[in-house]
Amino acid sequence: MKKRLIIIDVSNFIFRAFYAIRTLHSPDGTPVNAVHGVLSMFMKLFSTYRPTHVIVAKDTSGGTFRNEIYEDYKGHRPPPPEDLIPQFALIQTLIEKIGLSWIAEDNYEADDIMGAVATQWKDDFDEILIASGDKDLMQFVGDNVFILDTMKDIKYDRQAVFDKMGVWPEQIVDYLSMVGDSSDNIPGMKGIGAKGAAKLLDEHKTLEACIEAKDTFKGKKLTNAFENHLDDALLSKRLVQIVTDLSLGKQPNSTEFCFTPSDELIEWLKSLGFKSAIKKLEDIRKGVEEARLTDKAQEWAGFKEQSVQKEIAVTNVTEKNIKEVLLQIEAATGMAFHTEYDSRDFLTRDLVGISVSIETDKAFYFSKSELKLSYFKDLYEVTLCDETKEICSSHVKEDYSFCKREEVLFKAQHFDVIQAHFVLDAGANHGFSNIVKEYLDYSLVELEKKNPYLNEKTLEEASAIAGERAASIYSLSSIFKEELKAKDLESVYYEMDDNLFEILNNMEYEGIHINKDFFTELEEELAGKLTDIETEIKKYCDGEEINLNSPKQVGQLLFEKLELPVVKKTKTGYSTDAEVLEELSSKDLSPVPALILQNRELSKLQSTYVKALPLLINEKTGRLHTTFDQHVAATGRLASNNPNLQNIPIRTEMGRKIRKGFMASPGNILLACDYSQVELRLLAHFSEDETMLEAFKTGVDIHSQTASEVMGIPLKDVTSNDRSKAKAVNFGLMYGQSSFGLAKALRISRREAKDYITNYFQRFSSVKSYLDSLKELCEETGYAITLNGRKRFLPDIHSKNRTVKSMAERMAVNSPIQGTAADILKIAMIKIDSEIKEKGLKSKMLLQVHDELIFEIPEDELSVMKKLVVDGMENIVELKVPLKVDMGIGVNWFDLK
DNA sequence: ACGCCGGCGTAC
DNA sequence: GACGTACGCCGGCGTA
Repeated sequence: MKKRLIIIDVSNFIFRAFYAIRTLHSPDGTPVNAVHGVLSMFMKLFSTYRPTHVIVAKDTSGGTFRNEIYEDYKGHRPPPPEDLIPQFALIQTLIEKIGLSWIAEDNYEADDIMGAVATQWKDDFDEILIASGDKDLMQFVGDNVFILDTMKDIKYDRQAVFDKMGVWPEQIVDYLSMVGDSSDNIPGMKGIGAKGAAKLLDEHKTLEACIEAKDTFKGKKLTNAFENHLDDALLSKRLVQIVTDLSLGKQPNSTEFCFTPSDELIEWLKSLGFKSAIKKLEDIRKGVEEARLTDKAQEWAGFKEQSVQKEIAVTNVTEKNIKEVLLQIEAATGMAFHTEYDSRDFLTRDLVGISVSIETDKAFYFSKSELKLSYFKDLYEVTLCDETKEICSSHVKEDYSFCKREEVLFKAQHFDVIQAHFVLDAGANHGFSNIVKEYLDYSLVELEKKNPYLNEKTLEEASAIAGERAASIYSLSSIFKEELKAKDLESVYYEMDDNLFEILNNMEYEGIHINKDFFTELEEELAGKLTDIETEIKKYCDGEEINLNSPKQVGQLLFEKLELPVVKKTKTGYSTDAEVLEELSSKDLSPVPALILQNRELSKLQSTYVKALPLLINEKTGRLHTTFDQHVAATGRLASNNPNLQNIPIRTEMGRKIRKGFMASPGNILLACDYSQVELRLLAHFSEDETMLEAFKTGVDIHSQTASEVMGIPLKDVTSNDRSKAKAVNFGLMYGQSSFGLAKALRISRREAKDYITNYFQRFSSVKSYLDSLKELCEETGYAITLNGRKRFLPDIHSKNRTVKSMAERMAVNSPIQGTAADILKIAMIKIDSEIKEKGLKSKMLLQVHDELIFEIPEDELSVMKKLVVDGMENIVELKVPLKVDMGIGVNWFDLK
């Protein structure tokens, strides 16, 4: 039997695990995310590479000889995050309970241990794999020594090292001495980068040879580097050089390893609250026992031969087994139910197949082309149509859409795993494949982005793909339900989001009537104006062509040809944004900036709205159907796309015109109701600021009131300029704006802006303390929370990086306000929808724009709907201020009065 | 040809 | 670095 040793860089594992997994706590509240991550990394490593021997290399807790050489060595590294500290000891326990050998040596780093093992034991093993992300260790790669990048599943041999780094393993030390390594604070030679070093080493082979040949070097940077930074290179070399002759105190054979999870290990993991990992371990244990029984233990290195991931058994449903399968499904109360279509058009697409899972790692696949329609009806009867059943899905809203079109009554309970994942951690990536990988450690078959449908696949492929999805949904649903309970997020999921799927589908399905001719006319009008502006601008181009949509070309015109002063820069060149153009145009140096501004406004309208919207009108309905997403905006807001109907222009006169094209269909009228100043009202409610509360109770204009208070002038003397400044302060507050930001927004000095803010907080001191308390609360709990208990985890609040932390602080301030507003409107939508149903009205909810709802109403329902909607929105939650709703009606979205 | 990213601009 | 949440257009550039 071949002997394969894996050397594990456990510190490297710990940090990666800690940052990869957001939050996880044991029942007693100890953070255990890194423990969980390290355990699954171990399991994956052992199952993929099947080692016969394993050694864990640990860093010493004290300093090392490198600090004596160079006190700044790793000097810029912050201490480990607070949540990680208790986990070091837990991971040591984990290592011991798994039965892994480990080595730590005073005064040396894990790198040295790994280097020493790889060098000294090279001949004791057929193969040595070093599992670490550290580039430094690439110097040991040789005939039977390899580096494993476990994140990317890459095994580096000599050639791979060369391809990645541009130098061979024996040149790595010299290479790093020249390039440096920012993660370890190794200086390297200033002026020499990755490419330069690789080139030099290719030519001269070693650093010493480079030094010898330095007089022949050309180029300022290079000669300067070898003139002035040689010491840095030599110091770096001493730091990078790994010690390989330290005494290891262990024999190669003592690291022998066969992974048979002990009861003790499993008990211990249970006490930490682990579940899915335990299941996997138990499977492993079973596998090992089976292997022993079949007397194949010799072939085992702890794991099965090649199966890297578990198998999901998919049964293709046929005429023959359908009766039996339906009986099984009928007997199940909870199940995963997954539909696959052949396109995204909700009205014309065909079903390709349905997969159902009623037990772990197993699924049925019902192919549309293989089975008679009546069997599908039978399937619906025992699934969607049965109110005693629970359907777990990855897209409940689409399931509603499907049922609506097929006239199937969706009466079952439902559970959406994507939405649940969103509620559990709004900021995470909610891609289904990602979630499956993270929670089930299973890699789904990826579909092409361009054509993610199964209609062109073979039956085998389709059933495998749909089957593994249903099986994954099945496993995820139980994990997420428990986690919702554990994190006290059940009511957020069940009372808000889960109730909204049907409503959102109905809104999408309904669409909104569009006056296509209006858009055609507007397009021509805009095209004319754009041509005029372009002609005018071209007068300043010396006859050269220019694409005004290219910021690069506009920059060249303004700052090179016309030699206007550069106001600010972007990563790639001159900035030409509206702020810059306004600044330039106010200086009266050239008419061009103002013309570009005009062009920008109109071309934006033309391309994003006037041209784009008519193309999205559905052929069958003649209406525009947006899609609302509930799992995109981290605060809990909805997001609209395809098209986005939440950013239709209103601010400028020309832009606002676009709204004339959105109409009520004949015999109907549009009703729009929006909350007046919800977010500021929420700020007043949360902060309990008396002045603000009073203003909202008496109904005085809040911005004028603010101006009066902050500037110390009577309300009647507040000018519109004063008011708009106060308005900017009010809004800025809720976004955590700084004096710098306010100054920029108001084009006033920073000093002035600071005074405004100081005065504001003096006058509204409870607002100040409320906003501060939000940051503190987030520091303590790790999340921001809305009135209704929606949480947004913000681990960056503990970051040592000031910029990153400040960003998290602003989110901590904004999320409860924006999120509560979003929650309130969601709840109002649910209530209003149920009242419309209850009263049997024909009015339809069409759109939601964050603080506004738009309905299409038969004229005879107008008075009842006005009352129903306004009451529904205003009396949805008891606050210390009244919620006020403004209302407008009209035949189009422009004329709402 | 296609996909990704940066710059920019629209909404609340 | 500096104002939160989104979507989407276009040009430009890298890769197929």
